[in-house]
Amino acid sequence: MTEKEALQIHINIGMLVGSAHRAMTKRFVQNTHKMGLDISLDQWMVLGPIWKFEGTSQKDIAEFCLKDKTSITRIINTLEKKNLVVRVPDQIDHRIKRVVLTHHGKQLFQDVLPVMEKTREEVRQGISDKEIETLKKVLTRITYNLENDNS
Amino acid sequence: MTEKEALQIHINIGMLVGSAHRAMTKRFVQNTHKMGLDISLDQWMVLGPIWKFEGTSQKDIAEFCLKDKTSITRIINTLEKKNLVVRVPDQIDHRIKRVVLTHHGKQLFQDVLPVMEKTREEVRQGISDKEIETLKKVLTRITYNLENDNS
DNA sequence: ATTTAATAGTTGTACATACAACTAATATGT
DNA sequence: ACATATTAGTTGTATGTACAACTATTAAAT
Repeated sequence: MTEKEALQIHINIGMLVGSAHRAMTKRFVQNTHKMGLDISLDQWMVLGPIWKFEGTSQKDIAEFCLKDKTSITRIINTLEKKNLVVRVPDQIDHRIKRVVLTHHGKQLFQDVLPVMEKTREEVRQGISDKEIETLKKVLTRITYNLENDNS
Repeated sequence: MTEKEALQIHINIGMLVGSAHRAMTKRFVQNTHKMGLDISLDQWMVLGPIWKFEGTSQKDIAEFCLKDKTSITRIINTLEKKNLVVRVPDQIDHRIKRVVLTHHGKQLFQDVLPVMEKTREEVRQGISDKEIETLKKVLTRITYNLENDNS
């Protein structure tokens, strides 16, 4: 069976979403490696809100990324090991840890931006803006359908 | 488009695909558990071609599922531990292992089918057939764009 | 004010994925 | 025929995810 035939048999949405997800993740990492950078798509996704909202809590990062809090804990462990971020305990609420970018983290963020742009273009080849809009709308709806208990 | 807008869009597609994938995986497992069944979405995806093409090789399963061969090795390890499948070395080509369902595996497959259908309905709530078609088309295209070397 | 709830984050376990390196078996080139 | 390449599958390592159980801290209830 050729790869293309396998693709066509993929009428199942779960499989299609999974395959697209794996493919995007893989390509992003490949592209960063080509540029001599070392960061995964998930690490990049977590870096986003840390960049955008200086000193966010891990809880807010989890909500922004739509990821589990345990995933966030482990990704931030990795980012800390790489000296890209640091955890700063909140002075008022001692449960909260505020995550901030290091200088190295800020530098990497800037370096990855063009790689992200390149990957985005590769992903979108042959797909219209209208189709992308529908894709985003439908994926949002699917997540919404399942996040809450709408059984 | 500014760099910031581009960033948003890319993060959004990556995040949305990832979130939808996680949500679907999660709900499928929850639904199987509710029925007293024990199988993950990935295990189910691998079971598909084993059911459909009696005695497929692991390589063909990998192509059908668009998964890495190492993933297939490990998922089949799990399925074998659960006594759902067995590996049978090919009599002619000793490199190939043919994977076949056990009686227990066939039984589970039948039991999971309605759970699959229920999950599919939950996923598709409030989404039109036309939107589903676009979703499938776009996801297939994204995977196609990235599986091959269209850089 | 003291008990009880909820919240933020971590850890253990099981599973899934990618990559690289590896074994064993078959195919190919000359 | 023999050396080399290719193929099928496995293993080691690192990362990411879900769930449950856990600690520590703050909020709420009465």
